[in-house]
Amino acid sequence: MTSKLNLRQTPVRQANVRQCTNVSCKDCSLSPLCLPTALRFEEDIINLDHIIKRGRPLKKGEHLFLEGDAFTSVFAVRSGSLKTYTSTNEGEEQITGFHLPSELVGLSGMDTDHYPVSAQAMETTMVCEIPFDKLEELALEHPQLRRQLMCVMSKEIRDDQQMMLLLSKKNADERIATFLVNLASRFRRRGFSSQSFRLSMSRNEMGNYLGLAVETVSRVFTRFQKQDLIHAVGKEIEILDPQALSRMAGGKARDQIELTSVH
Amino acid sequence: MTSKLNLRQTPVRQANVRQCTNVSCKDCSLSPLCLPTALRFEEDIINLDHIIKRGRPLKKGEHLFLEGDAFTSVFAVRSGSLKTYTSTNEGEEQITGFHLPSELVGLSGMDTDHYPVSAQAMETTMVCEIPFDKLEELALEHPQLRRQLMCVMSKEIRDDQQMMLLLSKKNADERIATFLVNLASRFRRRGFSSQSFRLSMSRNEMGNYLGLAVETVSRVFTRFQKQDLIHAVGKEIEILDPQALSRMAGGKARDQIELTSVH
DNA sequence: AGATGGTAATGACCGAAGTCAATGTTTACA
DNA sequence: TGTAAACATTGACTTCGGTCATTACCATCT
Repeated sequence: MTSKLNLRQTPVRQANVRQCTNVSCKDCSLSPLCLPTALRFEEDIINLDHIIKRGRPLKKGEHLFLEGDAFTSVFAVRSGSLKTYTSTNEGEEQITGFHLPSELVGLSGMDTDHYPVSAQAMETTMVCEIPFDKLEELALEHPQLRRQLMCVMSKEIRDDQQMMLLLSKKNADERIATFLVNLASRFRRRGFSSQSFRLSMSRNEMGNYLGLAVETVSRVFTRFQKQDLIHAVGKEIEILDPQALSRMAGGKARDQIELTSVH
Repeated sequence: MTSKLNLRQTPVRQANVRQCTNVSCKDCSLSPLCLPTALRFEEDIINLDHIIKRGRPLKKGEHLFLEGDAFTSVFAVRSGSLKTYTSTNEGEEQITGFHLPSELVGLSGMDTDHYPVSAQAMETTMVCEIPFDKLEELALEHPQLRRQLMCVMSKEIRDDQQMMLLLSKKNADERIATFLVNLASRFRRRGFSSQSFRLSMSRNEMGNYLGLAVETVSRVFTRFQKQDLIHAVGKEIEILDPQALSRMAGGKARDQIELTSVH
């Protein structure tokens, strides 16, 4: 069917490595987007701090966990980016998500005791590891934190359902437009430019995620450039006409407003 | 892109209707599959009972809630079946799931205060309504119940991701095979035959859900019959060769075993 | 700096599934 | 119980995007 990704590096797991880089949540620039949002008092954030393990950075291609590994922790991306993927019987991989700083990874393993996907670094990446049993303990005393965990999951469900819509109703142009608009708005939330950014994934990974062949991704990119919608040099992307791109993306009006209202 | 469903009946909401049919959770045949699983003591189940509202049955085509409605409750299907769907800008609908007895609907609205999908009865359907604030109160004292809610959500995420895999990697035959195998195994869990059952959705709805045109669904059905994989008369389906169908479905080995081990 | 292997772009061709249209079959409800 | 509307099937034709093949690019790594 679609092409196989064979860039898979030797799967060395890198969880449970406590070391260096002991920035605390309190000082982390991501804390307003991340778990600490749920904790009102400095004291509670310090408690969270104590259970978080900050490992050494993952290098590009290293795995954080593999599909089937025992579920022990959830992870928050601190810097860099991850992808998660499952594989079919025949060994083809299907990327289920790309994860930027402040996003939580691994929660979907909760009810099976095993991660249902593999998580791999797409570039040098730092993560905070949060042992799940400790997180549950902390959540015992913090309804807010409990609620936030549920919220993260319910948001993931909604996003996945939008993805299902994309995969079953949108054509190649609409898929790529949607993808770029979505990335742009995630970058903006994190304080980066939404006009101009660097894609951390290859065309191949993008195609895999969007249900398209690499060649199609390439063709759409060149077409978008001819139409002056974007300007792309390798992985550097500049969005020239966000409104047009948003319109093309179709989907929910909500997302469009989100992108075009601020810049 | 794909065909539009215009069978949408006048959207009359039917939540909050307390009436008749006051079977208690304790006596409900679904309780081992449903929320009460999390509650060990009869007393606690009685508490759950008290917060549940059992409305009058929904008729085919009636809505339980609409996309954008205020999120107030989650619902458990008691009998019949529901579909949930979102719609694109252009008013096309995308079915995001079919829901059988004992399954929970509405949880993905948790973090936005609005349901992100509409839920509609596909046949005469009874549901238990569980006001979310009450459920949260009850969950305060029952870590088990909290855990189960999280589990339901994490299972939904995993299922949605399998659906993404289907939509982006599988061809028409594989999609339909996967769908039938999955339905069969859900029926078996509920004590019904997994060899022979009635589809509650139309070919159109099936196609919509699977990202296929109605015509394709029809053609695959006739092809499967010629190959003696299934026997279909209208909505009545008989699975003649579960192993072959499972093999064709590809996907996770896990699901295949589930279908073929018992019968 | 030069070689090498993964990554990207582009063209030619093909095929699975979509669209359109015509016809047959259920279902619902008056 | 009859009839209209919704649903399902089938065939003919088209199309979008996949596959294959070639060339160009660029990022490491010795």
